Amino acid sequence: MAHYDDDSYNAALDRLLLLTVMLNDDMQRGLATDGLTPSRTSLLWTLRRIGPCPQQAIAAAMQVSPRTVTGLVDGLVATGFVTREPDPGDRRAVLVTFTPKGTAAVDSLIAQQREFSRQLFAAMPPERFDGLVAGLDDVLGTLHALGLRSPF
Amino acid sequence: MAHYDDDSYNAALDRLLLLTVMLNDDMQRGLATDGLTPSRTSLLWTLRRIGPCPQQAIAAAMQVSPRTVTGLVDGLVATGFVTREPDPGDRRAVLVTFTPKGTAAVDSLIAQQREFSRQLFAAMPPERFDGLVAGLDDVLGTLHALGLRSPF
DNA sequence: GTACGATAGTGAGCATGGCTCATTATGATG
DNA sequence: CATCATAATGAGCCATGCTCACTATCGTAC
Repeated sequence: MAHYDDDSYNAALDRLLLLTVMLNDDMQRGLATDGLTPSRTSLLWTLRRIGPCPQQAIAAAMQVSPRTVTGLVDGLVATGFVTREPDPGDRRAVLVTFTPKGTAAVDSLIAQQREFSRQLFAAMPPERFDGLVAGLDDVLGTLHALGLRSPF
Repeated sequence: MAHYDDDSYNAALDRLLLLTVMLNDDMQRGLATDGLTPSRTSLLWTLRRIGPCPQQAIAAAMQVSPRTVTGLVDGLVATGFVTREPDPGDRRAVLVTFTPKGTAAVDSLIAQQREFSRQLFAAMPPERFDGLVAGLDDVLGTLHALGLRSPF
């Protein structure tokens, strides 16, 4: 059947990749207004998920080297989003901990994301929305089957 | 109606962002095996679109500074993907030009992308595929209406 | 035809974010 | 206690982004 050939698949992937680029660019612009970089934001996000913890744990969760986490935490400490607290159970380790500013920043990111999702989807016909979600789930499942693992 | 509220919008955006991250990571891994970085690949891709041209034109097309293009071209020249040819009409300028290796690399990227799109979509029920594409187009249109511009 | 402003590219220098390897301090265990 | 493992960081590399200053060249106006 003419409509489900390589060209249509390719066109669909092009759309997906274009969306990828545009969403990334937009997020990055938004973060910059909060004084955050993508990597530092990723660390804050991880920290929110796994709680105050030594840098090793953050490195494992983010799948980067411990040395990289040292640098990111340096930046976040300098800009006031987190602090390094002593780990009461291990004097080698530090516990990376949110400051009030850090907590507020993450809360704000969550709120912005909710608002953005509303802008993206609220005006979409329910049927189309369901079709989009079903398609995305299918693709995510296929990626999983291809061996790509979610970073979370 | 209970199913089309903020939570479902948010869940859909989460899926989209997850897909974004996974596709980016996968692409980057693939490029690394070709000896390319994302930025250098982006330059090759741009060069393919606009043809041999001075670095200024590449900078404008990629929306980065001319100085950044100097660095990217330095890398691509060192790894043999492009050459700097004299511009016959302007002795200040250079024409960034594909080597055979560069042309082959871009062709290979296109082939890989087609193959990947096949893997993603060939097994998907046509109805779901259509629903996905319709949803993606809707989102892209909404982004456009929100003022986000495609980088191309 | 020359003098001057605009343009193409790059050097210098900075920030960020990856990495490895070496080092220090501490923990844990035999 | 000695030894090995682990947490963090210093040193130093590469890539990518930026600005600012500089050179070479272009084009134009005079």
